[in-house]
Amino acid sequence: MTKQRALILQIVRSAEGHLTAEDIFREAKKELPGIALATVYNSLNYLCENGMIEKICIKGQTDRYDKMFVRHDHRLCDRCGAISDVIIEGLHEYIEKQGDANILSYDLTVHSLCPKCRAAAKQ
Amino acid sequence: MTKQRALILQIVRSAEGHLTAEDIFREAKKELPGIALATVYNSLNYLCENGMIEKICIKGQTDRYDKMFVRHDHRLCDRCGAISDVIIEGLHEYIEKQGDANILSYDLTVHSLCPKCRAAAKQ
DNA sequence: TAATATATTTAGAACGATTCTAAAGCAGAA
DNA sequence: TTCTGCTTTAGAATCGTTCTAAATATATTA
Repeated sequence: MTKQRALILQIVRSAEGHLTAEDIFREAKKELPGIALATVYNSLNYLCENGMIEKICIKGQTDRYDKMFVRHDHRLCDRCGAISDVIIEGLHEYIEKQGDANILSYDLTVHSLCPKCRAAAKQ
Repeated sequence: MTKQRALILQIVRSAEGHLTAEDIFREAKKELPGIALATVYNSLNYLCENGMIEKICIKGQTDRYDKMFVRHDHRLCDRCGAISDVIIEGLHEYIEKQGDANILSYDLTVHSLCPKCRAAAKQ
């Protein structure tokens, strides 16, 4: 765990939302001005492989990174693009029962409207 | 619906598996040797927007395209990378009930081992 | 401590997938 | 026909990400 990796982990963990590699790079340079973008990618891959953070991949969007405290999925607002976390209880078992008994894991993105956009759409 | 678009739709519809743009380009050139890769991408986008085919996006992989007969999700073999279709009855309602009452749609990729790899893993 | 081996970082080039651009072509409407 | 507006083509450009090679840092052994 080098100081670059520690910094990047801390940035992801303390972030409000879900950051892109570029966001993290920009943030990291404030602390370590000489850090290279490649190091950000290397570190993010390292942290993912070691289960310390999670990569979020959404159709047509740049990948983002998320702290990994509890297993959860993501909700994408189809209107404004906001990404939020969503927990769906018992989904693993449900998929196992209804779709594939041998499931190892799953990636889910739920599309909906965030409260703000839902309100706006009602006007 | 130009002859290029019709050809590309037919290629996607008659394909065994799930093709990448490059696969489709290669196939299309057999019929229309002068077709451009950009046309393949344009046509695929057009066909997607009009609900005639579907784009499959899986973490870290090139996008693929799928005929759209019934609503279904995809299963990725974590060992050999094979992609197959999976139907999970009542999933929309399940997510609505357990996770988000305002769901519009969802993208799901189930990770598992295909029968071949499951057999091989048992050895 | 010095010498060696291993891993990480840096900087920038390279890459792959996809989109953009500008020119040319085509189809339908006036 | 001529005009208008899509579509196609070819190739350049773009974006996000990975690779490369050299430099640096860290750990290991003598």
